[in-house]
Order: sequence, then C-alpha cells, then structure tokens
Amino acid sequence: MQTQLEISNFLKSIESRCYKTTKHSFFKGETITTYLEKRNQLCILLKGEADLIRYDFNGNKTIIGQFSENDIFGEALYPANTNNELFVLAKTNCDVLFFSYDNLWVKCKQNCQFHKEFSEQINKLIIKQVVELNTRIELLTKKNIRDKLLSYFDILSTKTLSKTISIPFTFTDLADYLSVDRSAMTRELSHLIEEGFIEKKGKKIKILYN
Amino acid sequence: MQTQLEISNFLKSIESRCYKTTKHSFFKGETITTYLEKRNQLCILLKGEADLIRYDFNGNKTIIGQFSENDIFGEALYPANTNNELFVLAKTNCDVLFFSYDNLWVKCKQNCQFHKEFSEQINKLIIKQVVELNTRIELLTKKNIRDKLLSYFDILSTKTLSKTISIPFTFTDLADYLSVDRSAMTRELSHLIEEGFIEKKGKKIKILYN
DNA sequence: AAAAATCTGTTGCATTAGCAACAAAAATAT
DNA sequence: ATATTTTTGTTGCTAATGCAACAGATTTTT
Repeated sequence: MQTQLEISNFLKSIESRCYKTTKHSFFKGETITTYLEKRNQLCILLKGEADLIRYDFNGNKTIIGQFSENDIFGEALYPANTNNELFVLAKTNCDVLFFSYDNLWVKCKQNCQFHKEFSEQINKLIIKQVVELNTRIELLTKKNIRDKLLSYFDILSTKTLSKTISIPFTFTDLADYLSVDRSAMTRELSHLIEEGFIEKKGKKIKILYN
Repeated sequence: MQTQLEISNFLKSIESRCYKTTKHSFFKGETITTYLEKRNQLCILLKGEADLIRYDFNGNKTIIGQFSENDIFGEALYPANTNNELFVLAKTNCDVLFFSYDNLWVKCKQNCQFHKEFSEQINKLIIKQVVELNTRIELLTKKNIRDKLLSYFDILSTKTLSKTISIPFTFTDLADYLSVDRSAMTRELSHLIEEGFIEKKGKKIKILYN
C-alpha cells in the first residue's frame, strides 16, 4: 500500500484533466459545503481541518464528523436527511478538492494513466474513511463513558505502539467525537485518575494498566 | 446508477477469472469470518443475514453491525483492534463471496471487461456501506433514546415516503442497532405512544406528528 | 501587551437509562 | 401438535450522565 505521503503528494498535484475537479480555498470559519440536496458531490480535504456539524430542530449543535488532511467527505457519502441541517465548516484555513461522484466511474475516453491513478486513490481514501467510521462506531456502541474513554485510549495506544498517548484534539472535541457530555467526560477522567487507571498532564495520557 | 437488482445479478454471476474470489455457503449459526489479524479480506453477503458481534473483556456481547444481501464487510474495512474479539455470524443460511483487497487494484493483465465491472461494483457497494455507516452514526450521536427512535423512524419514513413504517428487524435487534438497553427502549416506546407521538402494532409504527 | 474568546475542571441537581427479573406472547424447532 | 426458544412488555431500583453554572487557565486575536 502506498504511504500517506505519496497519496498526499498525488492529490496535491491534481489538475483538472479528464475529470472535472475544482480546487477551492476557505478561511477559518467559512462554510465549505452543505448537505441539503443529494448532489453526489465528493470533497477531499487537501489541507486544514473541518467539522461536519448538525443543527437539529431545537437548534442544538452537534459535531458529527471531524475531518483532517486527506479525508474524503461530501453528500455522496451521506444519507439524504430530512429534519437536520448539515454543514461542513472550516476549523482552520482549508484547501478542498471538489468533484462529482457521477463522473468518477465514467470511462475516460483516452483511458489515461492519470484517470486510473485518480480513481485508485479515491478508492483508498474511501476505504480509509470506512475504517475510521467503523472505529467511531466501535466507540459509540460502548455503553458508558468509561468504556468509551478506555477504548479510545486503547486504539490510540495500539496505533502509536506506546502507553503514553497524546489526544489529537481538544477535550471538548473529544467529548463530541464520543458523543458524551463534556463535563461528564471530565468527571469520568478524574475518576480514572483517582482510581489509578491513567495519569494525565494536559493532552498527554499515560495508561497505567497492562 | 444501476439498480440494486442489477448489482445483485452481477454479483451472483461471478466466477473466478482474473480475480481470485471464493464463494462459500454457511448454515445459520456458523461463523463466517473473524476479525483477528489484519488480512485485507473483503466479503460480500450474496444471500442471507449476518451480524458482526463483539465480545469484550467482560464477555459482554454486542451486535456492532448487521449485514444483509449485497452488504460488504471484512477486516479490510475494520480497524486493527486489540482487546476485542469480533465475529461475523450467520443469522440465517448465507452465501458469501470472499476476495482479497490486495488483489482488487492490481491490474489485470488482460485488461478485461469483467475486471473493470467487478471493481466498479465493489466501489458502489463500499460507497453504499459508507452511507449506511454515516446513517448509523447520525443515530448513535443523538443524546437520548427518544431522539434516536424518532430520528430512526424519520429516516425510514423518508426512505419509504410513508408515515407508516415497518421495522425491518426485531426490537431486540433495533435496540442493538441504536446501542441502547432493550427494556429502556421499550419503555420509551410506551411513552411515545402515551404522549401521542406514534401508534404501534407489532412492528408497524404510525407516525402521528407532522 | 492587553483584550477577547475558548477550553478546562468542578459541583449540585434532576433525569435518564442500564440492569435484573419475570411472565406472557410469538416464533421456531421437533 | 407440542415443546422449546426467542421476543416483548413491564417494573423497581440504582448508578450514570446530561445540564447549568461558574471560575480559572489557556489560547487566540487585536
């Protein structure tokens, strides 16, 4: 499998050829796209960080997805919803590549190398995305906050092969990712420290159990 | 986009050519596969229903995924986990197509039509899977059982364009899908009936609000 | 360097939802 | 047709967690 860096370089070198792709830059806070109609749009985040936000009928805001470099998103990957308004908001300055899912599998007339490569890269990104979604579902299906936290630490620890991990976002965002109340999560973190399961210093967590 | 039926027919007609694919049948209750090592295996459920089951360290069983006809699953789509044992169990008699993700993008020497078609179909299935995963995450990120239920009904209602919906699995399985306690869910259903939000007769639910 | 905004930790309180247990109903197997 | 298994509805109890509010720390903006 290709390294993350190679994929990244490939994506950055893309210029519209047989596909109609569009690159666009966004400033922090701008709306990258909305999921309102079913437009078959796909987007790749070339640079920056973005959140998928849901505002429900009560006006409650929930972060339902968090994207970083090389993540793929867009309406084509999302169910046609009804009562909810979904926005992808730039958390930092972002570069985004847009293209249509419809075009993706249409045979390129020249049967060009670029076309093949592009379509393979997209597939890899989508599969990566599936793995991430499954990871999150693993966590969300845990019955309590403690299990969610411990499983999350476990996953990070396995990925980095280290018992000391660094939370890659704010605790506020972590609470959103695990879909729990932030203060309840902080409380549970305190309990885990008291009971000797973990040590915590800022975003660094040291796992003390085997 | 091709219809579900066309995809289904295509998949059923598959015989190993340039890809190494294997078909296998399973009886109800049998283990279709386990997610223990990272083998890059992909599987398509050609017939039947199957569950992805997690047994955690406490021995608790959770259904973390439910598959039906033409769903794609397998280790390639799943994070390499640590403490959990994952099994795909046949809920009914099943036919399953196995192949390796590694082989999928290796260029077929003959550049054959079958190869192209197969790879396109797989992509469509994977995208369908992403949509389903996102649907579930939408539901799992709701903060309480009531919102999970109402959103679920809403999604079904939108899909079928009807205010009367039919739950496609048992309430026990629905509780698993929404990752809530079954008795608590039944309690909440009773409240929704009392408060006039829904009517319920067996698996048929009538939505009474606009 | 100062001001503004965001993030973090904490606590009290009320509500929710998990757990356990049981009986009736329904579905499945013999 | 009968027996067995699974599903469903219900309820009491308790623990977990969401919510609100606030102050101090940290980060970002001006």
